[in-house]
Amino acid sequence: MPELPEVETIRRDLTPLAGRTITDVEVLWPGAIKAPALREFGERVRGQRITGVERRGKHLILCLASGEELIFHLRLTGRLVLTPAEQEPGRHTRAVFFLDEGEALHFADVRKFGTIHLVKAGERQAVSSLAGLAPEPLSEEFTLDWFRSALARRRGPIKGALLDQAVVAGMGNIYADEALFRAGLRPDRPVPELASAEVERLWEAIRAVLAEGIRLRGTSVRDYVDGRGEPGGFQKVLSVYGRKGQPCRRCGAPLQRMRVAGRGTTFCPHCQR
DNA sequence: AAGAAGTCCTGGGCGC
DNA sequence: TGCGCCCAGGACTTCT
Repeated sequence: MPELPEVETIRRDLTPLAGRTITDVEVLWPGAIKAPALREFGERVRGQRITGVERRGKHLILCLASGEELIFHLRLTGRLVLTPAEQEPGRHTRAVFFLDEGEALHFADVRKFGTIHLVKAGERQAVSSLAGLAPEPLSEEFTLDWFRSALARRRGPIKGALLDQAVVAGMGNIYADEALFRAGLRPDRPVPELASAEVERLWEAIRAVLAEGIRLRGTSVRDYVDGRGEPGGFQKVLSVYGRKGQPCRRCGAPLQRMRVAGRGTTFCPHCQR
């Protein structure tokens, strides 16, 4: 599923869109367009020049010449792939953005959870999943002190805190499990009982797994592909996610699976304490 | 007010 | 081969 490293990979693949014009939009499943109303959406997008491609948390943002922004959230199974304009939409394609120079951007999404918003200049916060987002975890603003203060009001399991976008922007189930393994922490440890050194290890682990995920162009467990339609490489080096019953790469013990904060969670009972 | 539970949605994997 | 059942999960809403 597209988390920060996957969306960042797509962003990098789509940077050539800067300077290009959206000549037409075809919406195949109107439910994907959350705002504004469908007709107005088409009218406001058509003819716009793209000035930049940004990412914030798990959101992919196309900045338009008017100052408006086209904001995509891929949720679980969304894809954004650049194709030749003549490419027929697939079974799960929900919207096609036709571009100049004979190309098109296909938004596909099997489970229909993905969203598209068009917002006016400076109104990013109108998208609820963008309001209250933590600082970017790979930026200098995401300091250890900031992370400590974000955890200070928490009482539940650490895994739940990691999945909260107000604590770690862009974190999802895969990288949360990987970060906890790297930090040697059981996912169900209550936040208040974490020692200072453990929080620091976790802070470091979060940044390390996200950076490694980007370096390997994301994790393709099931649906994810990059902006060119190609799978990523991080699934080859996963320590725990999706490896229930398989031997821990560090100690050889069989990995266990449990439910934490409502999410399937895989961990090593020996290496994670 | 943080956290748990229910909701959305569909394909894939399972048992029989 | 095919049917029904259950699961996966991000983020919003509802309830406690």
